[in-house]
Amino acid sequence: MKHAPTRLDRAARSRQIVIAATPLFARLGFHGTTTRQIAKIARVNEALIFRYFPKKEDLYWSVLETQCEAVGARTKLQKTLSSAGGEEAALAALARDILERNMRDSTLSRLLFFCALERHELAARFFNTVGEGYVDDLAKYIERGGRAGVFRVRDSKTAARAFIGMVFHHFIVYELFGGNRRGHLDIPKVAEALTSLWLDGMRKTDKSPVKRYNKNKI
Amino acid sequence: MKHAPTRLDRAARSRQIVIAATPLFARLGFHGTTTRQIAKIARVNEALIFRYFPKKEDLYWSVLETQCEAVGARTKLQKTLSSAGGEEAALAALARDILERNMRDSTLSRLLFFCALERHELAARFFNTVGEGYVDDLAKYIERGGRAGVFRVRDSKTAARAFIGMVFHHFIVYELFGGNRRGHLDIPKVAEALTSLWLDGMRKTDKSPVKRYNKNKI
DNA sequence: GCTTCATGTAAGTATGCGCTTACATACTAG
DNA sequence: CTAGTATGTAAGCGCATACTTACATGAAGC
Repeated sequence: MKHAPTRLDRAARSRQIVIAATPLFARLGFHGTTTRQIAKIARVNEALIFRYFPKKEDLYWSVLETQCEAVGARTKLQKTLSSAGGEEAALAALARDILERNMRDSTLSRLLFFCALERHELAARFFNTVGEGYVDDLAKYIERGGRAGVFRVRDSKTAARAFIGMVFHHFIVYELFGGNRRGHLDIPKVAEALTSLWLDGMRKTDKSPVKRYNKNKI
Repeated sequence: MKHAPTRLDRAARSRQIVIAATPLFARLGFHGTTTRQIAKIARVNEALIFRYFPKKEDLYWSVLETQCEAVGARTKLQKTLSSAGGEEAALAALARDILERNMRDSTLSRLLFFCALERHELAARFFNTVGEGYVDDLAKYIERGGRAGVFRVRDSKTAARAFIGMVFHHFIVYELFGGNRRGHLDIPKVAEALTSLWLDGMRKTDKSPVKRYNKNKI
């Protein structure tokens, strides 16, 4: 029985370092994280990091890459949306999924924001993988709904981004800015409320609203 | 005529330094910005910064404070909302205002995000001043609309945050993540589309939608 | 066993950071 | 004019950072 951990091969060590670095970069950003911290958390000599990742930036990129891949392997959104139960259920499920996933572990979204704020080039690629995938899938869903006569005519991409934005903004308010602080975010309730609001704005009706315009102040 | 700039008093110098530091902190974050950079931009000896702001953090706080105050003096949202022209016009104006203001100068929103990501305590206060002010005002507007029979019954705060989120998310996509890159964001068009979607989701109708549920996949 | 070579590490180096000191310069009160 | 005080600055200190070097160590091939 060996007490000292046996030597790891390149892949394993590399992974170990990336795994240790990920939450640090997510919490503190690129500039806020030091290679010493990473080494300490990874229980690895600092010099070793530089053998695997010649520059701190290379490690950062690797962390982002890894997150991209992990997300790429997510349950396809299409499946959730096309499941039986109608639009209400499908979209509420999507909203809950976004809220729950991010509230449970904000690593990905924090990395995304940090990387968007700190360095533009990589952020776009990262974002297209992580964020806009949702929007594209949802936009297609909206288009199908439009052809089926369920949704009214709107720019599908804008409508999709509106839904994602509505939901994601709620997460941001609670996670990034501490929310009300009193009162916890009731995910199912909020998901249902947002879905209802959005769907009522999307669905065709056979009559116009009670009051189309209100010329007087409210 | 003096060629060397005459000595400034405390207030003026202090302001000068804050003004120079603001875009740097906004672009690079707290950790990404150095006091040397600030001194260079402000055309001021680095040591002077520390006479006015003993710690780098004090300067950072001052930058955030200043931004808070500047925003506090903004045209009151209530006025925009209560102006004649009905809900369509009022909300579209609000949406345009948010988009235009931020697209023109993203300093405030970048500071806000950086500060939220890097340090929690201050972010909450900053956010409550800058972001949630909108939400509260809008929520009140929604409540009035509800009492007037124009809006259906929803949680006003959630609905308000949904609207702001919808709009703000569009800004984030374009500013932070570079958007499509092809094609510029058409602010009036997007503002109108989002307003329409949201209003149709909020207004009372006298009839139910054409298809309430769609049990089949779309 | 012996060589080879990648894995791992102790102990750095150079650099740039936040911050300080010691001093010069201008304005103000008397 | 002079003293006192606040503004402004050159130079640099100590330290933490990203990154290196020189060397030890374990595993695989022969």
